[in-house]
Amino acid sequence: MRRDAVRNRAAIVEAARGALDEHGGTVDVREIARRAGVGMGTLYRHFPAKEDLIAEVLHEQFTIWSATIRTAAATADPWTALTDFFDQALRGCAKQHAIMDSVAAGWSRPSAEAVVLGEIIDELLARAAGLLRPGVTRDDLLLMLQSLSCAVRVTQQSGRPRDRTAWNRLVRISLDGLRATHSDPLPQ
Amino acid sequence: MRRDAVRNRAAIVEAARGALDEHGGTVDVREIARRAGVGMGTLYRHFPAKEDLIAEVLHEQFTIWSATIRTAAATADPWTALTDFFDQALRGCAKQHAIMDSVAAGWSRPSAEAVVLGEIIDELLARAAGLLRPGVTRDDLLLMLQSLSCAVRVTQQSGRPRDRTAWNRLVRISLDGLRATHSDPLPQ
Amino acid sequence: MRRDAVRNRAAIVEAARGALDEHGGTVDVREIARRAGVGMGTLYRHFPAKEDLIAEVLHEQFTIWSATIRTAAATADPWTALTDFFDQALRGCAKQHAIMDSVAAGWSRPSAEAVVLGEIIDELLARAAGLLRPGVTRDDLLLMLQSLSCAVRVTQQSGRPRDRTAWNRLVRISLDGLRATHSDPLPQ
Amino acid sequence: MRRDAVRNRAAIVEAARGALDEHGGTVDVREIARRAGVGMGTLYRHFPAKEDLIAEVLHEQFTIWSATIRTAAATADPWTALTDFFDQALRGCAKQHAIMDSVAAGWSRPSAEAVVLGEIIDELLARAAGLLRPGVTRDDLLLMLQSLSCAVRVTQQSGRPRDRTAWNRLVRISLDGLRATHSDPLPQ
DNA sequence: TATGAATGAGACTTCATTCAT
DNA sequence: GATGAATGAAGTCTCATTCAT
Repeated sequence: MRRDAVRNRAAIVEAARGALDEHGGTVDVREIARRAGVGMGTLYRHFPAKEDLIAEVLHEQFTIWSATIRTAAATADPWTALTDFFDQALRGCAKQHAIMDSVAAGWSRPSAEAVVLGEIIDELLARAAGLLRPGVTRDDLLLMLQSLSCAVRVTQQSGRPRDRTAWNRLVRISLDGLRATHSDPLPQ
Repeated sequence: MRRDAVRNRAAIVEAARGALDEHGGTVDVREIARRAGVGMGTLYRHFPAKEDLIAEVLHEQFTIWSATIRTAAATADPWTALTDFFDQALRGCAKQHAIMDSVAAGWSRPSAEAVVLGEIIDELLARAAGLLRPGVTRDDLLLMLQSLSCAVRVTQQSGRPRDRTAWNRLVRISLDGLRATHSDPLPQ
Repeated sequence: MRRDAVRNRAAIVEAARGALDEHGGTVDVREIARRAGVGMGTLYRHFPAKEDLIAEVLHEQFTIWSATIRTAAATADPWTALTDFFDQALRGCAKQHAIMDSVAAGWSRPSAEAVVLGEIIDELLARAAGLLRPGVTRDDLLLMLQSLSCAVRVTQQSGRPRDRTAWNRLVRISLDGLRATHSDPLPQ
Repeated sequence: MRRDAVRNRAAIVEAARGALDEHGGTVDVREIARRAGVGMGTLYRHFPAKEDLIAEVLHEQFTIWSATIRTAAATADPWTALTDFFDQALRGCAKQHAIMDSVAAGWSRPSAEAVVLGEIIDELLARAAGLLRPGVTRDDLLLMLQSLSCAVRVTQQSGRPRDRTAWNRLVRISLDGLRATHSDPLPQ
């Protein structure tokens, strides 16, 4: 691939990232092309459909994000690893709202993203085994993450975009609900 | 108001309810008119803009929903009242995904819906005071509800629409996180 | 015809008169029905099409108008009769812009209105014969009237609606151009 | 700008010119697109709103027209300049009825078009000063032009579109009314 | 008979995608 | 390979006219 083609592709993805975050999935592809400084033809050469471009943006974001949270999940203390994991994961969502959608989309038919997340979560579960209430599964944490990402999104809606307190409180509550203190069995 | 007008108005709202739930807010108004068995003019006579129709559907759903959860929140035992409240509220969301959006939309600037919910939650908080960890606020429960409604939505995505186990487990975990057992203060 | 039907018909015509003058020919028939205080069905019972209603309004206005100008044209002094005729005719146009349109519409295929006007003008021409330049015809005066009515309309456009000076000057100029002073033959 | 874009833009304007003249301002934009042989998107790429297209057509017509009448107004003999000016100006109106509307629209709040016309008229007035009755102003001639353009329009209505005699006679009469022969002061 | 709700063709405009330059 | 002009289906909404109540 020629060097300018590479540069164009990167510019398109970056433009799409910003545009998607500002306007959401209904953004006009022309807005993306304009931001990227390329013509429509160039955009469509790289991504045959708008959907493909969106998928690429998500994939890229997910890659960066998953690296971050994998690091956070590697903290020595198992419980801290769990809290750091949620904290970093949700900070990422705060910046790129679309990330979690790809995971959500893969709930019924597991996506590659969900698989990656699942692996990280499995690791966390294994390490924190003794600290958690019995019966907590990978899907529980995956769903909790999705759920909390919505809370992040809600609290970020224009008005007080920097307020992390609200969702931090909810994260604390939710994680406390996972502690071994709670010996009641979860619904099967 | 004439009897056929009443019937048509109801048919339009019902059609809109179904169409909005299936296709989301981008549904074509003609699809709604077709489902309702009326012409475009009839639809626009009752609702001068698409937005008004959507608002009406939400309002109607919210009214039914809030009555249900208010009843659930009136259960004798305070903790059961809390769990019933979440259970009924989320079952409603499971049927009508758009309900919670109106509450979410009112996070920064409180909507009428958010106010109604807030009152119910305040009542629950007052009654369950001794059973809850210190510092739990109305906003904590409101946000938790929003958050969990996303979990419901995710688990309902085409594939296994009837599976309530997944989100029921998450509700249990989250509510357990609210128990007085947890004496750590929440972030301010 | 029943008495209330007569009253309704009159109310419709009056409402249409006002509405047409305010909004022009593109006015919504519902606006007319609302002003008249009747339902659409009643309006359409009396006038099978919007066009018929407009025609009726014009006819009624024309009848009043033609009576006024016929009186003005009967002034003793022939030249004064001519000026009074134009003055009254154009004042009428100032109040009901649509009147002249019906005459204009009948230029190619003479309308009943044009015939009435023609008779008045013929009378004026006969009486003022010696005062006018040779060769002035009925059509000349008819067209002059139409032409000047446009001037009235233009000067009335929102801004300075009461200013009659501008078109009065033009009337004076135009009529002076008809005087016998000008012996040059007109183009045939 | 690409050559085909230029060609399309021109085709659209030309199509609009014809369509506006035939059907008036209520013409369907699709009719214009069809005539121009382009899609709706192309039309809207060049003119973001129907109104913009209409404005462009008027502007273009006015530009051609004003050049023509400016030339006519430059004839050596002052009185001939005046008659040529009216003759050319009204021939233009005969071809494009919408031209004069833009001037009319600017009567209360002077439009760019009215300013251009005013300058030409001022020049004519200055040169013909001695030949005109006292007190004739720019607005008198501007209004006369508007007025006569209506006469042109009326005589052109389907039936005998080529007959210039009728309005030529009226022009002659009106201009004769401007001659210095008439010493009566005009209404102030 | 009067009412006004219902009709539906058609108006303006947008935007994902294709293709001539 | 890049450009951005062109496409046209589809979207929301209006309004002259009809018809059930």
